[in-house]
Amino acid sequence: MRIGDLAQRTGASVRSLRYYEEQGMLASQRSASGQRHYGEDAVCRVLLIKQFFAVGMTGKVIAALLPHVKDSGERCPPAVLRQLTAERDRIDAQSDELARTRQTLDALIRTTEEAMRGAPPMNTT
Amino acid sequence: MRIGDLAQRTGASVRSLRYYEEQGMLASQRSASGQRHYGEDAVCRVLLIKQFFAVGMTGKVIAALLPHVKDSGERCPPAVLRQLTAERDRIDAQSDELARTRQTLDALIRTTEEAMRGAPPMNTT
DNA sequence: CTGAGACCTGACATCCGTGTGAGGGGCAAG
DNA sequence: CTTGCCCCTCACACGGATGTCAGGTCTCAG
Repeated sequence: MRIGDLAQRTGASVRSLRYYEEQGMLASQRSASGQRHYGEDAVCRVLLIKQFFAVGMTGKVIAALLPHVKDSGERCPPAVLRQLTAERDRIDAQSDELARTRQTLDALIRTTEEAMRGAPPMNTT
Repeated sequence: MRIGDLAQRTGASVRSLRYYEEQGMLASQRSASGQRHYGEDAVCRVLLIKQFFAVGMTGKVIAALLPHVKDSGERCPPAVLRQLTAERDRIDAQSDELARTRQTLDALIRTTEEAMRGAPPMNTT
């Protein structure tokens, strides 16, 4: 599979895929002429990378963790384990924050909607 | 209260406070000489701003929402209401993502810890 | 073989929140 | 008045992920 296909199948841009490789998160087989080729597993890998990015992990962190994700069951150096738990804790904190903020927004939305039931249309679109 | 005090009480940097003002998220009374002065309420406001930032909202969005947060119960233009709900949905999605990722990490951590119980010390610190 | 389209590298551009430094003014205590 | 500290504005820098452009090469269908 070439980079364009991988991009299409993962929803990542070609640029991003190259960036992932540059940062050591994603490997590729290079053809004689230097073109990147990927196996099926690359799809999952990229999706995982995207997932990690989506929860606010940084490229460096992901690059550090990913090798140990793939061959799971293998030994994980203590430093990596620490980072792993650090990220998990960060995620927990983030979850709490999200929950709190969700409540704030929700209250606000409810108030507004109630107010709107009283005097519906308004020209301030 | 002057900007330094506010910074200290909220944990935001002076720089950030000025930035918040510049982006229309935070107002200040200016003394004749141009120095910023804040009331007690500014503390809550800044904390709220920080909270919003912490869940990934962008400055523009926050600036758009905040005015309606303060005088809650007031009319909220439909556009703002839409943004409000959009943000809430985004937060919900983000929460799911976090939960999924948390599981991934957790599984990884558990596997590693179990592996470590088998053959403890390792020199790859 | 040829041409279209996908790919390569390298570099510069963007956005966003923040840091930082320069150069200057305000204000209160001694 | 002076000293020391806080404040002001302006402006440039950064980091991270991505976009985009330029100039060149590869691949495959026709």
